[in-house]
Amino acid sequence: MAAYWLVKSEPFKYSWDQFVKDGQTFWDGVRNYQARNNLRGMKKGDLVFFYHSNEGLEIVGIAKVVKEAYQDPTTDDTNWVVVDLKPVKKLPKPVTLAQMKADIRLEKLGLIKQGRLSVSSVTVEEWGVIEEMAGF
DNA sequence: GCCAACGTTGGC
DNA sequence: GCCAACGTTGGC
Repeated sequence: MAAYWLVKSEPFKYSWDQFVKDGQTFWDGVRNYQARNNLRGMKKGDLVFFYHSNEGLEIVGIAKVVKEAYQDPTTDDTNWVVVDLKPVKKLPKPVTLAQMKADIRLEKLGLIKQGRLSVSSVTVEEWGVIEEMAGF
């Protein structure tokens, strides 16, 4: 069964639109062990919310894991890995951080509990709640 | 631009 | 191995 995740990106660095234009990307730049462990936990076919930090502060789309963790090509340090992600679809309505914070069902969401973590896991329940908010 | 949260580093 | 100092992230 597929698992669910959430990744954050600063739009000026790598936005959803850029992601869609590229068609696929490797998720690099993770330099935090907890986030790294989450990357390693991703399996092919898992779904990933794409969140814009700093600007927007909202989940804008859904991506899919197309290749599981492998050595980060941007460094020789074997501590770090990347995964390949592909855009699946844009949310009908973006879901903002404020909306998520306001919903009691999402109080345990990694994004809210640990705002600085760039890759976090999302439970099936949380995924469902957010999809509902997004207008699916 | 400020500040809180939190991870990392380094002295002991 | 503890803990203070420091750096970074990200919301506001």
